[in-house]
Amino acid sequence: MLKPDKRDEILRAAIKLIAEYGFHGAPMAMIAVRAGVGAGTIYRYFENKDVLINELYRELEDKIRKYILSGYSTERPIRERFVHLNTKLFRFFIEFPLHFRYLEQFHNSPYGAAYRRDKILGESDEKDVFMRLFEDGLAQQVMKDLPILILFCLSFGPLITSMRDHILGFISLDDIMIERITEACWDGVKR
Amino acid sequence: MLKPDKRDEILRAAIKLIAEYGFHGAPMAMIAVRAGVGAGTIYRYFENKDVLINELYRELEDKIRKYILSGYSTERPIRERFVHLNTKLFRFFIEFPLHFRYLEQFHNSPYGAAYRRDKILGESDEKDVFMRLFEDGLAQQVMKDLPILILFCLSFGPLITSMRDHILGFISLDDIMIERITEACWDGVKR
Amino acid sequence: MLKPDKRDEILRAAIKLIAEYGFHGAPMAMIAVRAGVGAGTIYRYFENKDVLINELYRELEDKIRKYILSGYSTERPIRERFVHLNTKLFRFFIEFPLHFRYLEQFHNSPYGAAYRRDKILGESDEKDVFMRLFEDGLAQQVMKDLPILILFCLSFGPLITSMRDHILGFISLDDIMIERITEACWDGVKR
Amino acid sequence: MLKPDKRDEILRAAIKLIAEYGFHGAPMAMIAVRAGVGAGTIYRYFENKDVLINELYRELEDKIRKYILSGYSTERPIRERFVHLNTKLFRFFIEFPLHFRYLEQFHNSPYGAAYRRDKILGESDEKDVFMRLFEDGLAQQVMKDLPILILFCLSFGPLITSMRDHILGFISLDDIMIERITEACWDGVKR
DNA sequence: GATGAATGAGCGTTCATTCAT
DNA sequence: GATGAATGAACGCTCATTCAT
Repeated sequence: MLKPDKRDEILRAAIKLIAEYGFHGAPMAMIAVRAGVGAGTIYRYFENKDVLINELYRELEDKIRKYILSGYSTERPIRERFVHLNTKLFRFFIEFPLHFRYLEQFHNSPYGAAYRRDKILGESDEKDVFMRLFEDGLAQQVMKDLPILILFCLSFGPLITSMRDHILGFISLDDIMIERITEACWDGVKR
Repeated sequence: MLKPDKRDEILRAAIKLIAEYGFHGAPMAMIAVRAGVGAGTIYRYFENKDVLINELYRELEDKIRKYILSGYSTERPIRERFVHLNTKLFRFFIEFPLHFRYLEQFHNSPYGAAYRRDKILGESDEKDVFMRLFEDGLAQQVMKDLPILILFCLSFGPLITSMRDHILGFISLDDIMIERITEACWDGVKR
Repeated sequence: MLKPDKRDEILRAAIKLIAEYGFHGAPMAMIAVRAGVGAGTIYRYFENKDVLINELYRELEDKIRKYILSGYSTERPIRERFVHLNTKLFRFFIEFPLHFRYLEQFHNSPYGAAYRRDKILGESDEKDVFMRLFEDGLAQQVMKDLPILILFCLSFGPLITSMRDHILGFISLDDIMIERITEACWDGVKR
Repeated sequence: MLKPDKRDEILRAAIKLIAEYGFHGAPMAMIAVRAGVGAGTIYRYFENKDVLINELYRELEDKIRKYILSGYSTERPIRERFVHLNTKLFRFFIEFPLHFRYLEQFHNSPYGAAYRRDKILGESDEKDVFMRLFEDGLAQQVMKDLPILILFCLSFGPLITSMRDHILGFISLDDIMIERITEACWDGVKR
């Protein structure tokens, strides 16, 4: 039976190397060495490099979802939900900066474009937490009357850019700073 | 003697191909073909692919600076300057979507990190327009009392994320929408 | 204890896959799956792939020998024996086209050359049916005075080439056609 | 400009290595070494290994056609034409045993099956010399009334099998032997 | 100065074989 | 005895770079 341990080691090695050196700067052989497995072993767990990259993304997404959803309730006021999600996202990425880098790599690549296209245009079973938040915000007339995608950009665009600078070491995001950025973003979306 | 025309052709070919296919999806040979020059010729103008990529970035930055600075005056009120820069940036990227894609590729790569590090930490002769704007905004107590880098993120983070969606075709940014996004960002940074 | 059933399953799987996809188009893992055994199990019955390939050939040869020898008697006239062998061979290959394909693959490979060398030049205990037929044909002056190997080629060369075309579906060999080809070959070898 | 010399060297190396070791026993790297070129160079002349293999086959076919057609006239009697083609083929293969081995490898592989299918079923511009010979033979009632493909097998099947044995060193085909085999084949096809 | 044929290191991937279970 | 996960050498192929013309 395929060992989850090994699969995890491969995933961990891949995320680290890809986050650091980019997709084509992280050869399969290097990932294998770092994971402590043979080169061929990776292919027992992932059909090919593309599949590895995509599956890795999906695992990360799941991990994030679980993280930010803990303690989250759609019953709370919009503003509180907004702050919750924003704060949790910041915390997650600060705790796992490699994940952030990986996600950024992914989004800025053909992989990411295709994925995002599927997600936005495709038939999705469950409604996204974020979409839901903005829909509620609009319905309750708490947020500016803008397309949901735009509200999303206003809410999380600064998070993405400031995380970049944090990871590069140009700024340091502590709890206070996170709170203030989140507040500023709220000022941007609130009516 | 090296011909500027040829250099330009190479740069134009590179930007188009890299924006579309990514750094490693755009081989030198392909760039050469598209530029209408021999493969070896590129190396007379650029020491290697890395140099080409970096110089291309610098050219783009210059082009953007010139574009957004036209009609710009540091004598005008902060808010007006803010709107001017934001609007111009949107217009530039909508007019030259390839440039935006290239920039994004660049920022999310070892190239970008190294470059940004040099720029922020290094000794820069001229003060950046944006830095200047935020310094003035702080001095005049018009903007929130936040680090300049954070103000930058709040001001342009949403621009970047919404441009991504615009280029992928998920939203359509017209003048009205640009104005509304810019207003929202202003709400975010203004005191 | 090693089970003959399992050995047979492996052999059956190997012949089918190799006949269809060639030696290097039939990985051991694929053979194992088709045989319903573990990949490592094959190596308990056959030292390695080469051995498997060679033993498979020998099994096939045995099977053919048994098939064509049923009802065969060296007491009958040359011509009748010739027709018997030729016809039986045709029938065998038409019934088991995979066997024919396998044999052809084998003969046209380093395996085949080595094997044939051993057989012709080596010390063989039992005299080959075919050799015996041609020796008798020569002794009785019924066949052309040619080297035995040449008589063999004249007798069975057309069989091989026409079987190829039959299997590929270019011609259809029925009993009448088999008889006529056999007659023609006889015309070729008879004095 | 691509040098025909180099292309020829690659072809020569490929034919030798493939004839000796088979398609998968002759890696591109080995072909490159033997041809005295870099590994990547092969790909400037041939899109990939498959193309190299197919093109090599076509070159060989051309070479054979030219060789056997020299001095050939469709005006001569059937028998003479038959003897001419048969003899020339023998001579060609004896002179170029590697070519024979290569052809056999090719015919016994997916390449060969596909090719033969195209040739027989496809729309061919020029009528094949052999087809033409057998059609004339049938029309003049000189040959047995059999399908053309069968006449072909009767005429050249023995050639193929005896060439195999000649190359392996089991028999030695001199002019006399060639003549006698050809005569025997004629006995097989003639009415 | 310009070329593009030539190069070979390095990539993603396969598969015969091994060995711990 | 049987298994199949693990291995890594070896494959086909790409592409940044060089250099003879």
